Amino acid sequence: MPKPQNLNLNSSDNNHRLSDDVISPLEETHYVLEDQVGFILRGVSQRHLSLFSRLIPDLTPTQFSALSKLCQLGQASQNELGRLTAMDAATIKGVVDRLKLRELISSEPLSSDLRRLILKPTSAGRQLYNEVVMAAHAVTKETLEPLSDKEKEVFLDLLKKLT
Amino acid sequence: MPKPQNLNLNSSDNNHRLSDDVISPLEETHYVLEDQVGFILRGVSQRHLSLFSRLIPDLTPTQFSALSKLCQLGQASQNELGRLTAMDAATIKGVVDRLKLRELISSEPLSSDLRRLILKPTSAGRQLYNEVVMAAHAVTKETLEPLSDKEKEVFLDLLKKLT
DNA sequence: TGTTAATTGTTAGCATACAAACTAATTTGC
DNA sequence: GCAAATTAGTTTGTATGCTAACAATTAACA
Repeated sequence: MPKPQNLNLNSSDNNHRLSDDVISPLEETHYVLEDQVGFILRGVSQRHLSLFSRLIPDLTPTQFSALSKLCQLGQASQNELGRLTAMDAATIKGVVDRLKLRELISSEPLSSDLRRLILKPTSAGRQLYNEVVMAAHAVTKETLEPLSDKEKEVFLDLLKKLT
Repeated sequence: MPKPQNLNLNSSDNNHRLSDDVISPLEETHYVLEDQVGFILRGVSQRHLSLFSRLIPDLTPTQFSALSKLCQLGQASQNELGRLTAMDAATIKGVVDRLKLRELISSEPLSSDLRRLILKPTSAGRQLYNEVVMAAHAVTKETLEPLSDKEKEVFLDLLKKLT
């Protein structure tokens, strides 16, 4: 009979690293998916996305990011908007295309630099932004709902350090 | 001057909102993108993905999740594997298809339940898993690198609460 | 037994996300 | 003044992730 499996993948009592913890080189490779930050991060992102699409069915998170930035700035070039919303050029292009298709933003070339597209929200875009901005706050609130106020504060501080 | 960070979540000093927080109804709609948990979460996910693909160019995070689970379990049905790796049926199908294409896993119908596909890692799949599992640990480590040990612990605890 | 319900897997469509290759315009460096 | 480098934007390809609709199979139960 093989030794009782003492690997204890879900061990939470790791408060004692004693000699009985001596592990073979092979065991060194133990990988508990559920404990990896990337895996948990993906789960939290899924939950956030689910909340967002329930409370704001008309816009995706990135669409709302772009629209809100544009409404606050008044205007921006496409590339600039991508930088401000942490999207690369290819991604912001797709987002802008879909917002333009729905006539929530408009674009025109900048005469002084013909490479640039100057984007502005349309009145419909500004109206939609004003209509959903409270719901956007609610998304943030509901996402953080499992935490106490103090925990929320600490969590956001730590999360920002990981960007 | 900002308060020094206090990681003690049980602290009774729940620094209350002061009178300078009183805001007008119009200001109520203030939306600071950079302070929204969803936006920061996306940034952290981007950084994690970047680290992952640098340290493990051969597999995506979801592919590695599926492969690792399968290597640890020995076998699983496709739907079951999806549940264990937090992917819905459509998503796990795409991941499994790509792993099968590269012959890292194999599938065969289960005779006792013709709806199910039994998935197993191939020897190449197991070998690749063993080769990259240490790098996977390094991804987690590097992702959390900006935090102190204590902060890592607190952060993961809070993150798990948000799943 | 026979109808219904649940599960499994597939397909299609939309939206991110990134890399790479590309065009075009602008700025620089000599 | 002109070539080179940089910047802006587009396009393509791959991968992820969701929803929704669907077929096939199995399980539940009246």
